[in-house]
Amino acid sequence: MTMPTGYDKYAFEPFAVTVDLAVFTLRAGALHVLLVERGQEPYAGHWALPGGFVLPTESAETAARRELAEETGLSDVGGLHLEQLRTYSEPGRDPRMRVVSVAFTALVPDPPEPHAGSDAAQARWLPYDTAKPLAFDHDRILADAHDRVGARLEYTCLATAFCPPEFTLGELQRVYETVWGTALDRPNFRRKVLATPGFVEPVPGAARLTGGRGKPAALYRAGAVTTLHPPLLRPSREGRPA
Amino acid sequence: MTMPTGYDKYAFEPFAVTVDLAVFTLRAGALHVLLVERGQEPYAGHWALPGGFVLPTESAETAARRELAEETGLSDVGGLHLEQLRTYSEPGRDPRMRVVSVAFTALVPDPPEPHAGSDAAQARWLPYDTAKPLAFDHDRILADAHDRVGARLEYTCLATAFCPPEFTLGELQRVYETVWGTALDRPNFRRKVLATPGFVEPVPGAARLTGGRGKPAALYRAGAVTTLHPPLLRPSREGRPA
DNA sequence: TTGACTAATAGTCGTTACGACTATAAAGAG
DNA sequence: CTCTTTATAGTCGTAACGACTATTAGTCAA
Repeated sequence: MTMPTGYDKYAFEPFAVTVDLAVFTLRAGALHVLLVERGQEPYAGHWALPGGFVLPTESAETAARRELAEETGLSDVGGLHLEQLRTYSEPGRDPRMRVVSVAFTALVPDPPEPHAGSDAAQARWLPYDTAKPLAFDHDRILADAHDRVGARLEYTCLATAFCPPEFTLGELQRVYETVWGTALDRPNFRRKVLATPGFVEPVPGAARLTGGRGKPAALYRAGAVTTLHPPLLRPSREGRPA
Repeated sequence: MTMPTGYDKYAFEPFAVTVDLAVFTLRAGALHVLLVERGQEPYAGHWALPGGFVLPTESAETAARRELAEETGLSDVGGLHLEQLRTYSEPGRDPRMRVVSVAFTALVPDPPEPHAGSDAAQARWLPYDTAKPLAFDHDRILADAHDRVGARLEYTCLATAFCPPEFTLGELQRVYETVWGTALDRPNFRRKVLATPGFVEPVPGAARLTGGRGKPAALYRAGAVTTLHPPLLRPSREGRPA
């Protein structure tokens, strides 16, 4: 078999198509992820990634944006970055029926507290490190999303999506350090970022105290470029995930 | 709406889930892609990417391997690289019904001639440059696949998937030049590749004439590593696709 | 057999990038 | 006032990289 010649409706097994969202943010210097507590079986009481069904008139991207708005109240926040991660289609990933799920990664700066949606007991930002174990195959989706974000930081200006519209280089550096879990040399980081054309541009005459302590830092905005040249590689790893 | 509470079968609109394959190879120094000519409406007589429905018991990956075997006769070829690209879910991408398609990219070295499958008029390797226009949204899928392969060459040892088990550095370089569409300096390419630990390993005592002309080249095998450190960046581009 | 021609391999040179540092400046806390 | 904290400036040696030139080892055509 390859393809029913006429596409007869229901001549083949129908699939449910859902979206799952791995939404990251930085809170108090730690990477957090948006999770919902399931209200019903299976996995009642377990934490899971937010998500839901793709409606007949929606693309997966549209469904992801709608679900994100419903779960967190962020509809069109300024620095909203949404990216398709991959699709998970193993039979048996949902014990009830055949569900194919398109996973997305989203990054938000300084988000509001989420309010629990329809069938979730509650929704909350939880530290990434303490997130496991999750329902279904969401542990794997979350790990894949983290890998992807870490890799994207190297080659794109994605880090600015974690920051407010105007930010200091120290804040930007903390994004890298938090996601990668490594410390970076501050002067070298500064040199690299400023030497990459289009990564950040200075806000003329503005300065902000980063919580009040230390010398006030200059403010920057995200630049015009999305791809970093040369890339900002993380220090000394031997093997990264492909 | 977010989610029907009970997952009642057919309580929501069912989707057809398919896979589409962008299979690349190198023939006569040019990038070729595997295409099928559609035998029926819509787009009868147009070229399209090979693909088909995901069966109820399959994952998308399994379906992709099955379709690839059916269309080309390559079942478990040694250097078969299969990677999920992304999922295309826009409503209306198939005029008949709602179809969500998981796209894959595959690379094969020196493939056999394909034989036309079930509902395809014929299957053939066609040069990438002359491939457009294709049926459905396959132009976009193919362009995305090409972008992805080009980017993967920079950071992974993917180029060896285009080569036979034993290859010369000249052949490896031609992979980069063909996919990227740029000429590379031969001594510098050689230095970079040999300086990257685990990329290639020499085959002791073996040498091959690359078509008979010139000095015989040493043979290499693919190394143990999948991720290149440091990356082999393509020369002087200002903006790449994100 | 001899002299193009071709492709592989070796090596050089100057510039830039990068990691590890040290030093200075500007704020708040006690 | 001084200690602490954070931002910013700059230095230095090494490694990487782009642009070359040179040599070697084959085929091919006269």
